[in-house]
Amino acid sequence: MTQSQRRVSIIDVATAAGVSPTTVSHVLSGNRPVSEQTDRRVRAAIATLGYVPSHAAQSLRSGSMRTVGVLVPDITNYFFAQLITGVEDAASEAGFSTIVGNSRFDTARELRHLNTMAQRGVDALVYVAGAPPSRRILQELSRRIPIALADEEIESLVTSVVVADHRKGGSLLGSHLAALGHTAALVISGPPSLASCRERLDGFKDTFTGTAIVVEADYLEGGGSAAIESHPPDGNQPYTAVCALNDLMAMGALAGLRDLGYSVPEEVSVVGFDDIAAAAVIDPPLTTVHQPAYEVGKTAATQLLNDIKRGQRRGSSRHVLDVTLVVRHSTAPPRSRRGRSL
Amino acid sequence: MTQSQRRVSIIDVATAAGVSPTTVSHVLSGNRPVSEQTDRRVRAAIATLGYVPSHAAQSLRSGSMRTVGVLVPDITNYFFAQLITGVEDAASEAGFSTIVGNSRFDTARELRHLNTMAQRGVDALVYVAGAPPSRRILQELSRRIPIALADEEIESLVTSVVVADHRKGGSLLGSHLAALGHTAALVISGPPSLASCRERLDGFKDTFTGTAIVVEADYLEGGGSAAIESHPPDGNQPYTAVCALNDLMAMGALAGLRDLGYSVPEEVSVVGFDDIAAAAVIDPPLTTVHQPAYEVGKTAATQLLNDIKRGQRRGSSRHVLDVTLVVRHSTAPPRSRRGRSL
DNA sequence: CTGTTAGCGCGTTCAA
DNA sequence: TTGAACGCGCTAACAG
Repeated sequence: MTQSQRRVSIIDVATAAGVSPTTVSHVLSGNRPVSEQTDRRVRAAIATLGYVPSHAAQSLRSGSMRTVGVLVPDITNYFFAQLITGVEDAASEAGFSTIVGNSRFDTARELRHLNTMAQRGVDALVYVAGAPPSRRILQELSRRIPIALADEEIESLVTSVVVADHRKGGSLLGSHLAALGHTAALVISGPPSLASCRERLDGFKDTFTGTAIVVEADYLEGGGSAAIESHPPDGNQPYTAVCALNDLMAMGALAGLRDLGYSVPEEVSVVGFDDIAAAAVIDPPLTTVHQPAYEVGKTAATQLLNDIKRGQRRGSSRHVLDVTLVVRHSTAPPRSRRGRSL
Repeated sequence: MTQSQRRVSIIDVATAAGVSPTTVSHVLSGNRPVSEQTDRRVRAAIATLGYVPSHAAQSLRSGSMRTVGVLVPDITNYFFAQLITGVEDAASEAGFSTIVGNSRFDTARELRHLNTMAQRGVDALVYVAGAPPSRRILQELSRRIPIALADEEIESLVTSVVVADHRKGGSLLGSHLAALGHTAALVISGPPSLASCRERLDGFKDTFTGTAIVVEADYLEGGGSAAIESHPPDGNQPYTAVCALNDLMAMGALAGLRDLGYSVPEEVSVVGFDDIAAAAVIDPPLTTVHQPAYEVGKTAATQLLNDIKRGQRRGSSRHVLDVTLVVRHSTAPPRSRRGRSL
């Protein structure tokens, strides 16, 4: 039982089967015909020796890792986790592995991940911007391998792009609130440096017919409650609805409203964006826009894999995926109107 | 600007700097002294050429990928996502990359991941069992590289183990319910094939002084509601509290109870286990046991990295991490008792 | 249908 | 303080 420590190589198999390494290679790859006889003997040898091809040697030889990298700001976030799942499914269907980097919204960490991915020679990269993106290295990398910007666009970068239709999402929210009869809404915006945020806001303005009081926040839960504190529903600029440009801030707003003693949706309606897992289970369940996270990931990876197959070093396709409004219980007609209609 | 397509290798750098490849290698690794002069010239060449060492070649040469694998049943689950984050932090501190596999509770997928990880020669593996584990390949792998079973133990496998103190968690739940005055509880158990489940149940029985009606489910949300349907609070075996052995099932139970018209916690108390993200935001916020997911991951990876450093091919350490009870609003004294005390 | 040879890019002897 | 040479394991020419 004292096994030799040395890894069993293709040569060991060849020797055991009485053939050349080339033949072993070919029964494995199917790249050229092999006689039934030989095939059997080789497979037997592989099985008994427990041979596993060395991926390192294969990549060195072929110049490809058969791996796609995916870099997200927060793996712990349901949205990104689903996106990753999409990437992984597409990749593994094509026989590729997925290596994931979690930047945790930290620029240094992101840079490190980008560097190790480059060094390890990933064949493609799905990049989801969180904090201000590491433009330079992305730029550099994008000349060597195809990159897809997922969920969040970055100008001045030649890559493929796969995003949800943020603008339509915003407009869905605006028309929903307008249809309910709201005539003034507090819009809690995210960082305007993010394209998604600007798009959502534009979309909202496209369809919301009342006055929109826009306050800028940070896409984080705390920003939502802070916005409510600084702009309470009955302040200088009264409103009956809150449109948070993502669910996290919507949850913050919900908490802020509760602290101030307002009831949702009776006194104030609240909508969010993203449809994170919590949205369905909080109290009250949040009306929001659902983004197809899994599809974003899958589409991005599929596109990348196609680019690779075609030998393209850089792609520049553009996919905009559809979004849908999910009406739950955080929205209702404003009080005045409700009174009338009853 | 028409760059040569060929990847720049250590030889290119050496030529440019007028030294030998060996020297370049050593300024990079620091494995032997290099004159200030040479060092400068080499670094300059590296910078101008944009040289990036080939990881494939390095691994082939050194026999190490400097990579740890982590295999989880569901990356989308907050608990596992946090665990992964822990692994990644520990790994990347030590200069290792992390490659994550998502089995999605599918045995075939799990097997495929295990195989590619083996093939890619990961230096260590953090394994979190979901479905019935692929014992054979794990067994095999554990003879080549150190493995840590995280969160969930598997008998008859020589590996390291890092788990939360499931038993203590169960006992915390039992004593909490008992202290509140409950004398009969419905225990919604998970698959008894999982050690965590058995431990939690034992712990509960250790401290819960009343009668425990145990019904077996599947650790999934649907199982929780099904259990309530088949065993309503006012059926043959009445109870005033339900102890779900994980949060998902607790959420199912909550829904089931609501459907039947019971109010929580006034009429029935509910507790869960895991403290997933949703637990804090559902209505009512769930009393549950918090597991240190991040620490489980970090501890596992750290242990593995130590094993590697010591040249151990297999470890067998054992870490049991502490858990805490998080009391929220899904538990209260039972009605009768409440009546008395008011 | 099968074998021989060469080289992917690197680190590491051994020798100077 | 530095180089030359070998081989990690594999596959794609190029024979036969």
